[in-house]
Amino acid sequence: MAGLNQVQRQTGVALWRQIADRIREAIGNGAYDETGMVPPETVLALQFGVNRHTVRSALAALAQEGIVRAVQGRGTLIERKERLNFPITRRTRFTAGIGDQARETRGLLLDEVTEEASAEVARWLRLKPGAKVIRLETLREADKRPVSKATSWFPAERFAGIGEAYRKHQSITKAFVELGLADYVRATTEVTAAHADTADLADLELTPGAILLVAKAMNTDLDGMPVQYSISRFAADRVQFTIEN
Amino acid sequence: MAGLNQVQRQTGVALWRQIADRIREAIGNGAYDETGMVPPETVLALQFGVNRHTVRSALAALAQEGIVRAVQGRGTLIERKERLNFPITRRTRFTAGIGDQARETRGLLLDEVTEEASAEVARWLRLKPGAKVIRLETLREADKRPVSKATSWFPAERFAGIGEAYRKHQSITKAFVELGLADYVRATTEVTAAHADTADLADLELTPGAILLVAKAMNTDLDGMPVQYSISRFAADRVQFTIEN
DNA sequence: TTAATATGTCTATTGATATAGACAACTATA
DNA sequence: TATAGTTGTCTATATCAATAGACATATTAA
Repeated sequence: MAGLNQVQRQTGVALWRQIADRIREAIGNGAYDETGMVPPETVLALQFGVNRHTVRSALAALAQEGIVRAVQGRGTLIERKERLNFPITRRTRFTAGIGDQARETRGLLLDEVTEEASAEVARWLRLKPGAKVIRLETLREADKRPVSKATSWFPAERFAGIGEAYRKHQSITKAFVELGLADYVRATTEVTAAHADTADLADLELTPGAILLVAKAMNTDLDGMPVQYSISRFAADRVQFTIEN
Repeated sequence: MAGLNQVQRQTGVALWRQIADRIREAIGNGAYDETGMVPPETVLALQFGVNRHTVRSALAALAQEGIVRAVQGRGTLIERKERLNFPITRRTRFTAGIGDQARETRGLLLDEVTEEASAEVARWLRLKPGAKVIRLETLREADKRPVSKATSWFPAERFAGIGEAYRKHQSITKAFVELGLADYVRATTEVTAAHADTADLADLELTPGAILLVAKAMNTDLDGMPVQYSISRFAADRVQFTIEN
C-alpha cells in the first residue's frame, strides 16, 4: 500500500499536486502514525520517482493547508489529520451523526432565498413545478473546520421562517421543531463524487482538484410527506459515509 | 450557470483539464441533451474565461476518451453519456443493481491470491489476524465499459475455489451459490471518494485526476457471519449510489 | 451561391512545471 | 563535538501550459 510510482506525467495535473493529494490521503489513512512525520523528502522523491524539488512543492502546498509543518534538520511533522465518519441511516442528522467525533459543531446560514421550485426540486418535494420553496445555503463546521456545505429546499408555505429558525439554533432538526415538526426521517440518499467548484473550494477551505462527496437527500415527516430536499457537499478527505443495513 | 463555471489558475491542475472535467460532468448531468452537442469552442472559451486553444485542449482530451467527437463546420458531438445508478440496500448485488440500465454486464477475474488476513481484513471478517483468506481482484463492466474494480476477501477455508467459480459465472452471487451459500446480505457499506491510482486508472480507462467512489462493504450469511469484505472503486462520473431507507 | 458559423492548423511569446546539482543551515545522537 | 541526516536556498536548463492572432476548411442556412 505504501506505494511506488503512483504519479503520471503529461496529464494536465502537475506532479506536485498529484503527490500532495497522495500524501494528504496517506496521512488521513494513518500511514505515518508511527512517527507522526512524513518520510524525508529524498525518500519521497525516490518513492514517487521525481526530483526532490517536486516533492518540496507538494509539501509546501500541504503546509499551506496547515496539514504538515516542516522543521529544518528534523523533518516534516504532521499537524492535522482529519477524517470524520458520517453515518447515513433513516435517522440521519448532521450534528448527531458527528457525535463525539468533534467537540464543537456549528451551522452557518450563508444565504436564504424564496424561489420557484425547479423541476428537480419539485419532483423531490412532490410539489408542482414553480411552487414556492425556501432555499437555504448552509456551512457546517466541526471544531472550527468546515466539513460540508449544503443547499436545502423546503416547501415555503409549510416552513415559512425556517431561515431565521436555523440561524438561531444552527440546526435543521431544531429549526423543524420550532416550526412544529417534531420528527422526520431520511427517505433517500444519493451519493456521488465530483470536483469542487470555486465557491465550494473557498467555503470548505480546499485546494483545486479536491474531491467532494455529494449527498442528495430527501427527508420526510412521519406521514411520508417530503419536508426537505438537500444537496450536501463534503470534503472527501475529511469525511466518510457509513451505511448500516 | 454559465458564468459561475469558473476555473482556477496556478493550482497544479492545468486549465484544460479542469475544463475537461467540468464538461464531462455537464454531459453526464444532461446539460447539453437538447442539442446533443457541446457549445462552440468560442462560447466555451468565453464562459470559462480562457483562450479558445485551451478549450480545444480540453475537448481533445474528451475526444481521446471517446466522449465527444468534433466535426469541422458543424460542432462537437456528444458520443457517449454514462451514468449508472447503483442502489445500496441490504440485498445489494452488482449485476442485479445495474438491472436494465445496461444490456450486458460482465465480471472479469484479474487476479486470485491466497494470503494471510491483514488486521483490517481480519477485523471485518471476524477472523484471527493472519488467518488464511482468498483475495480476488475483479473488474466489472456494463456494455463493454469498465464500471468498477473491486478487491474482495473471503475466508479461505469456507470458500475454497471461489476464484474458479467466479471466473465461470462472472458473478459473486452465483459463485457463492456454487459453493453452497444460497443467500447473503449486505451488512455495512462505507463510502468515500479518492483519486485513482495508476493501476485503477488503466483498468477503468480513466484519465489522471479522475475521481473514484470507494465503497467498502461487508456481506454476511443469513446467520450474520461475515462471508465477504470488499473494497470497490467506481468511476465517479459513471455511477451514483442510491441509499433507500 | 453566399454568408455565417464551426472546427483545424500554423507561428510566436510568456509563464508555470520539472529536473539537476551544489551547498547552507539546522537537529539529533553517537 | 563530530557526523549523519534533514530541510532551505540558489542557479541553470528544458519542457509543458496558456495566450494571441491569422487564416484555412468544412457545414449549414439564408
